[in-house]
Parts: sequence; C-alpha cells; structure tokens
Amino acid sequence: MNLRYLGYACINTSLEKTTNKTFRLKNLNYDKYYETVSYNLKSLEDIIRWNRENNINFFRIGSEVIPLASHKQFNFDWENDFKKEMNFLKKLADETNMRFTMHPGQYTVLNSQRMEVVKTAVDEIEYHARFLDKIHPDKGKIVIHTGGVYGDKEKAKKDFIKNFELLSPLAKKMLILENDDKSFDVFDVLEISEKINIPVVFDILHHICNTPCQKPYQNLEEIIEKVVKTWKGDIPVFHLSSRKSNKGCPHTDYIRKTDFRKFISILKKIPVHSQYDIMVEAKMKEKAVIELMKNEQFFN
DNA sequence: GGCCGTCAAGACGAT
DNA sequence: ATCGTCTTGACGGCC
Repeated sequence: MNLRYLGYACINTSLEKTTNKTFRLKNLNYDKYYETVSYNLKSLEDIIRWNRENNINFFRIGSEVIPLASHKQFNFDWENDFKKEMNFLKKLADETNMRFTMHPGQYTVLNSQRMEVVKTAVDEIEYHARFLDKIHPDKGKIVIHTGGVYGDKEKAKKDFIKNFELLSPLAKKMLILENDDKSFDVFDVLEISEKINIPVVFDILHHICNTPCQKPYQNLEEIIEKVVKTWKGDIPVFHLSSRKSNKGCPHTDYIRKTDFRKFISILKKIPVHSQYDIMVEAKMKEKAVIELMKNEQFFN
C-alpha cells in the first residue's frame, strides 16, 4: 500500500485558527452561538484554503464546530441558519479535494450502562453525521472509541453492537471504530467491525500502549491487512502519533522520523493494491505534517 | 494581557 | 472516596 494524504486535527497553528471555538453553557444565547459558529466556519474555510496552498488534503474538523449542538438546552436551527456557509464549504471542499473526518470526545459512550448516556452519545453522533453530510456527503467519517468495559468486556462489546442499531442509516454509514490505548484493542474492534460492518481505524500508538506482551510489532502486517479489509475498497485512515514518554500516551510536538518511517515501511508491505491516508496527531499540527512531507520518497 | 480554575459530558486507574 | 488523566484544550473571571 502507498501513502496518499497526511492530515492534521482541528487547529492550524500557522494561521492560529481553530474550528473549535466554543463558549460556556451559561453563555448560550443566539448572539454568542451565531458569532462562534460564524467564526468556526470561517476558520474552516481559511484552513481549507491554507491546506490547498500547502498540498494538504486531509483534515479533522473539531467537534465543537457547532458548540453544544447536541446539548438538550441547545435549540438553534444551525442547519438552516448556516445553510449558505455550509453549501459554500461543500463546494470549496470538492474543488480542493479535501478529506474530512470528525472525532467526538471521550464523553461519547455508545455502550454505556446508563441509558441517558447512550442517548446523549447517539445525539452527539447524529449531530456529527448531519454536519459532515452537509459539507462532505458520502465521504465524511466519524471516528469513535468503543467506550467502557464495566467489568465485562464481552458484554460491553455486545452493548456497543446493540446500541449501534439506535443510529440513523446516515450515521451508521459514517461511523468508524478506533482501537484505544487501554480497553478495546485492535482485536476487539475488528471483532465488533465484523458484526456491524464498519471500518476500523488503526492507531499505532494506542496499539503499542495496549499490547501487554511488549511485542506490539508482532504480526502487525497480518493485523493491518485485516484492518484494511474492513474498509471494503474505501481508502483506509490510520492514526499516527509519537509518545512523549514511556508512560501513558501523551503526544509529542512533532512525529519522530523513526516512528513515521517504521510505520510507513510496514504499510508498504501490505499486499493490498490501495492507497491510505494518515491522520497525524501531534501538537504542532500542520507543522508536523509539513515536516513529514519532506520525506518525499514515501509518497507515490 | 497573562494566569489558572473551570468547563456539558464518562470511564478508569492510581492514590 | 477522590483525584488525575485521557484530549480537539478553550473559556473567562481575576489579577
């Protein structure tokens, strides 16, 4: 497999723009909402243009692009209020060949034991789906983690599979499942993926953190080949980051070249005739991507 | 203008 | 039982 796009998440540090400007619940009112969403959508536009100038075609849009959109106290009709802006962004995204993903936060727990938490998770995912559908129809993907274990991982997986059915057809089509650093490893998410037919996002650092045998690279090609099959011909997304220390998973400012090269060379060996995209998770965001793009030999 | 406690929200492991 | 951490870190009251 060959590398196609490298992307970054939510913030452009060169432009000092974010799609994640938000406000406190107590400040929720029409003016604040209108002002903040306008800013976020304008930032997204500026970031897309910047990406085009810099040959970056992959971007994760911040979940707070419409702040508090799924909150029960939020009653504004953002889809209507920002129709014009969203249509414009759709056109711009098409013209510039951007690929977008979104990634709801850790509070989105689809397999929770508490029904009200499941409901807010569904609402949150549906909001992401509607947003992405407006500017990136048939292409947008929503990355989530499996959720909590609650002392019984097998049951927790079944609950995820069961609650997946609560989503709309649109959201189901967009959802992709990422292995996490503590609870649900790549084997768990592959198992879930097989049952409900959604693609797996493989995060190499989470895999390393979540591989107790200290041999995370063992059988890695075999694992990744299975992951790629879950995409059913669509171009897979991988997550890449470097860890700051040996403990936990905090990210570095830039990706270590050795981490990048090691990962790329493994993917190179996967015997599937396909390209793939990498979401780079590093504090210096687009600057980390630009650094990696200097390794031209890895692009085809 | 910079600092830092807090923020809509959940789960988990360390203490 | 409580705290810190995970992360897309950002807000905003206080100095």
